[in-house]
Amino acid sequence: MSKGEETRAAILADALSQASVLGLDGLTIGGLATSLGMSKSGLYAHFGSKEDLQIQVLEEARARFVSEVMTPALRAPRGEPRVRAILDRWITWEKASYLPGGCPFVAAAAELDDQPGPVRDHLVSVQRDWMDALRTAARIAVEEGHFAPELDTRQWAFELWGLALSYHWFSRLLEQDDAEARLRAGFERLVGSARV
Amino acid sequence: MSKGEETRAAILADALSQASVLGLDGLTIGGLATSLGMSKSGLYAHFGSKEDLQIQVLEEARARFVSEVMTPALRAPRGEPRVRAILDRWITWEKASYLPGGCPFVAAAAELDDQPGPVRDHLVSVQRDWMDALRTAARIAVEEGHFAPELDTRQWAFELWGLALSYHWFSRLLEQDDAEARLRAGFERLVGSARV
DNA sequence: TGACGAAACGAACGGTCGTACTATTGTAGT
DNA sequence: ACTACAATAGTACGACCGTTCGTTTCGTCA
Repeated sequence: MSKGEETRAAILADALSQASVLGLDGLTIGGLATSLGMSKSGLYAHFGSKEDLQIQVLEEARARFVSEVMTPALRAPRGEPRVRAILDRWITWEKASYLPGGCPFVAAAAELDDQPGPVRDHLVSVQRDWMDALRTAARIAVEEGHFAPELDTRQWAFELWGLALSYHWFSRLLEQDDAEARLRAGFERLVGSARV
Repeated sequence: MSKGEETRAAILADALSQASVLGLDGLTIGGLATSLGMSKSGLYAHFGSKEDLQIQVLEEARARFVSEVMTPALRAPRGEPRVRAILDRWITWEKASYLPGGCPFVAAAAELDDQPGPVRDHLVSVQRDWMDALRTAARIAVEEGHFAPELDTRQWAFELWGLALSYHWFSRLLEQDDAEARLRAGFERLVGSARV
């Protein structure tokens, strides 16, 4: 890895952490430069614009999400075990030390949902893939006979994601310690009703 | 209502609309002044600081939420009918014309969840009340015999709010038209499992 | 050793932010 | 009609924003 690539990776790592707390819009070139101990222009040279930086941060988040959540979960057996692995991995992801503000997609989504542009477009595409992945996991569980054949897998993904969002909300905003237990309890209810 | 109060109300109305799209942090004194056709300083004189303006906007949102969602729902019969009324009213609220970006609390929550200060404190207090209200509605349904006595009302509120958040996400970010139907389907499943 | 390209720097740009002042207008109450 | 005060306008400020530019440092290879 060349010097430039190293610096670039360091910038993106720091930017991702900051974005999970401040949001993509809360990122500033100057703030990042200070936090990394380099000049604004030196940092800026790695990105053509701030918008480009924001997209790169989303891309960095997506890459990490794949390697930390999706790929490991795919090693679990098809069906319900894999569904459980996804949930476990997602909770680990949300609590990762390099994401002090929790899942950056949750923060970015609320920020960008009504603000059109390339950054939003990129986020939407990432999130569509994520919803598809959840749905596919449920469909495989149907194929394996773990979930009922008549299960509405779209609805199932909608509700699972709702539990995850509620977890984020309760733990981050209301600071309730039982949020994870609530998420897991809801998950069990969701899995239970998918089985019959 | 004096002239000043009128102007103040007009400012807050506009600020609330903007905040539902841009977030509380996206509000700018200059932007509001332009949108209202008045000077920055004339507008600014109504508020001691931007932080004060943000809190006033939250207060305006809370007042409207009470009068548009809570109070009307309280007129419905105790128990399950009232629970249904809350959901219906909340959906109306989320789609209100003066909230072009949807529920401002959802936007503000993601924005402020990791940024301490008086604005966040105010939001947290409002949201705690809201969760209490949801929980109380469920508890009354238990008292009325509509929901099972052993129902965990905190868990119930956690899951209902998750459905609402997922609705916001699917409709605003992914722009899926069936989001409301998904929310209502999830609600029916939630009510159904609360009954037994 | 010398040349070259990548990487980072420092300074400066125009613009917008929140905020602080003073001046002017408008409106009630007498 | 005059006064007193609330409401708004005007202007200026310092700070920080994203961005541009010319220059300097430094590792790599001829």
